[in-house]
Amino acid sequence: MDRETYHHGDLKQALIHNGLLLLNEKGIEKFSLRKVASMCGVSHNAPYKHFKDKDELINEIIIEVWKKFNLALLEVTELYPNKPKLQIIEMGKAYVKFMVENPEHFKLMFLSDNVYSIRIEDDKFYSDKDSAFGVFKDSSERYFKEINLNKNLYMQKTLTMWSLVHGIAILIAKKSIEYNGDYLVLVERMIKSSI
Amino acid sequence: MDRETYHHGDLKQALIHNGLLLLNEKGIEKFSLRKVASMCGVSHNAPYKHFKDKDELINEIIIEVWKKFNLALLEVTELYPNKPKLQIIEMGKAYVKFMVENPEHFKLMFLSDNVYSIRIEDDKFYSDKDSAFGVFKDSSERYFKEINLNKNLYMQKTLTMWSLVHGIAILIAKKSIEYNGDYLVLVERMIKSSI
DNA sequence: ACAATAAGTTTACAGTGTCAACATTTAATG
DNA sequence: CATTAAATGTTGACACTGTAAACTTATTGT
Repeated sequence: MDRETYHHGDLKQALIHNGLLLLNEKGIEKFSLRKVASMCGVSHNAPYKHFKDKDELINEIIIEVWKKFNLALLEVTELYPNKPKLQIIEMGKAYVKFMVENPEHFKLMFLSDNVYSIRIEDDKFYSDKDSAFGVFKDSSERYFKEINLNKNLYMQKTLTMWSLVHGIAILIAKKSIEYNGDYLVLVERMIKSSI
Repeated sequence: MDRETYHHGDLKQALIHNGLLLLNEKGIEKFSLRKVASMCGVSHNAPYKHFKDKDELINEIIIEVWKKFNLALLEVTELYPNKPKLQIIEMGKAYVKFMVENPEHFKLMFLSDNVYSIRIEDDKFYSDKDSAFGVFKDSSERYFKEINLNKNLYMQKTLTMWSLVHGIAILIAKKSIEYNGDYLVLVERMIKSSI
């Protein structure tokens, strides 16, 4: 060991941080606990003092990714306060942008079991206030009230819009669509025509 | 070796077949070339006579999964000949059903790089005739002609519907939606309201 | 018939996740 | 403070992994 202190100081966070870097560089297939440990300048078994096993570290990294994602969507809404329709459109674009620009993040998010989930009960959604859907739902709720949409339809419409954005993001991020142009224009058109 | 013949006979297909079984049972994380080889009753290096490396085998398995998926969608359309609207709705439901019932298939399909892709050029889609989208597009094209939709909008609408189905499938298959009821009803309502 | 090739096997090696035993530092307690 | 417990490191071992090389056996083409 070439550290000057025996204890690392903040190994847990360092493992998550470097783990995310490695994951982005090599992909999940080539991701290795021992490599992350060595990136942190620590022996190959040190991680076990902070995580039960490899999966537990990966899960914490994934949670970190979700936080980044939620933040990216939240930031956009703050650019257009009191304009829920614009917020919806821009969140959709931000969503797709995030997935396209971070393809490894994207794979992780879809591989993992859900960290946030949407609960549907009677005529209400339940979801974490700080989840991406939570943010989206708020804008959607305001917009559909604004245009006096039937309350029955509002929930269905919100879910549909949210699904649509997911679908577009996947198709584009996975390059299942070859489109010789600005994909964000495509996204905007699709959202506008469905809203 | 406990085989009676030195040569296996059809090892390549056996590897793909057993590989798919193993993948479904253990998931991609625990998938191992050596396990597949032993399932086929063959030494751990035999697969290298048929596949360059592990990735190449996995890729061929994924292609197999896509074929199954395409078939599942095609079957449904054949149940409702000359009823394009019904075909669209039922394909959407079949899509989601396939993903929910085969969660490991689902993960594989979204992890892999695209095997089929949709090319958008001018005002036309190009895609493999036997791809899921190819099948979907045919029904969509017929339906939107039937209702005399503006040709400009038809492509956009088709892509939107296809995205929507993807999004719903992901949300439900990943259990990002907790819904205490028949999810296929949910799918049907969402498609109908957007078509 | 026999050489070339295809399709298996065995051996070897570096990398992996994880366990157990040990070492060092920090925190808690008398 | 001194001593002990707990937290956080390290080392060594093990079984398992992917893959390369050298070898063996069967099949095929001339």
